[in-house]
Amino acid sequence: MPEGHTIRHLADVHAAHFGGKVLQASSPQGRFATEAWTISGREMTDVTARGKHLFFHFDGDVVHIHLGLYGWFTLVPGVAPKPKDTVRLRLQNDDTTSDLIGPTKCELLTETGRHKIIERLGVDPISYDPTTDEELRERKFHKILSSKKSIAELLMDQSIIAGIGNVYRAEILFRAGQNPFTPGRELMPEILDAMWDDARRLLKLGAEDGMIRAVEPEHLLNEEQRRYKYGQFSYVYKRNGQLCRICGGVIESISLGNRTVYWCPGCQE
DNA sequence: ACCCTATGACTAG
DNA sequence: TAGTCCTAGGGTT
Repeated sequence: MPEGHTIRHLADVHAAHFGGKVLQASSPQGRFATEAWTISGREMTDVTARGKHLFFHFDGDVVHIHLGLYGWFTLVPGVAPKPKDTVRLRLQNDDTTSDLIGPTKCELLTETGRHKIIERLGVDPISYDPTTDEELRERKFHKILSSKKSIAELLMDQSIIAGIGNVYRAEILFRAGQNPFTPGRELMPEILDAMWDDARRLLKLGAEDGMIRAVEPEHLLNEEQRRYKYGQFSYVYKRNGQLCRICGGVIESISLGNRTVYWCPGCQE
């Protein structure tokens, strides 16, 4: 579920339902019980996001959430349903209940704690603002362009670019026609610029509804076009063994680090 | 009942 | 590099 687009989408949704309002917090599963008690009955003063990190603000206190590989939120309108016993955090007010399940991180921090987290993150393609983040972007790009690690590894490094995960990595590299195993220092700077612009576009688009849309409509099969608005399609992600939408060659995959890289040898030489 | 997988990331050695 | 943590769904014994 969760790459940067998901987190931004969840931030927006929570801001819409809970922002500026008093809410009740609880932890049916128990592991966030004392912290939930601390924020319960208070106003959610702000919601912020950076990369894959989500922050709920309650004046000086901050709930920091990272969904990890399979954490997610379920929002339900109306009367609060009985929580599953795995619900780490439940937020509710009169008209909405939000249940958090399976996060890798759910903790109570101060503003200082939040800043420490943000400091170790790279540039965020969604919140990037050239007038304030240009120097950071420049520094991180220099790091990429002088590294001997592969561009596939570098794109997933959250201290360089914050928010890209395994799906966007695969799709952005494909869309740039870039081989994943090229060392950063051998990368064409204009290709990196193109991938960055593409990442900004795609993640913002995905953040609108929390869905990854990396395939151009004209590259979908007829059968897929009919359900485009429901489905998640990819050029290469999890399509190993299938035929490339563009060149018809066979999509490959390989384990790199602890994740799987997918690519088309024909289009990404 | 067990085994595997998954859009993540940390720690120990 | 391996092990660990968080959870559910699907497939196989």
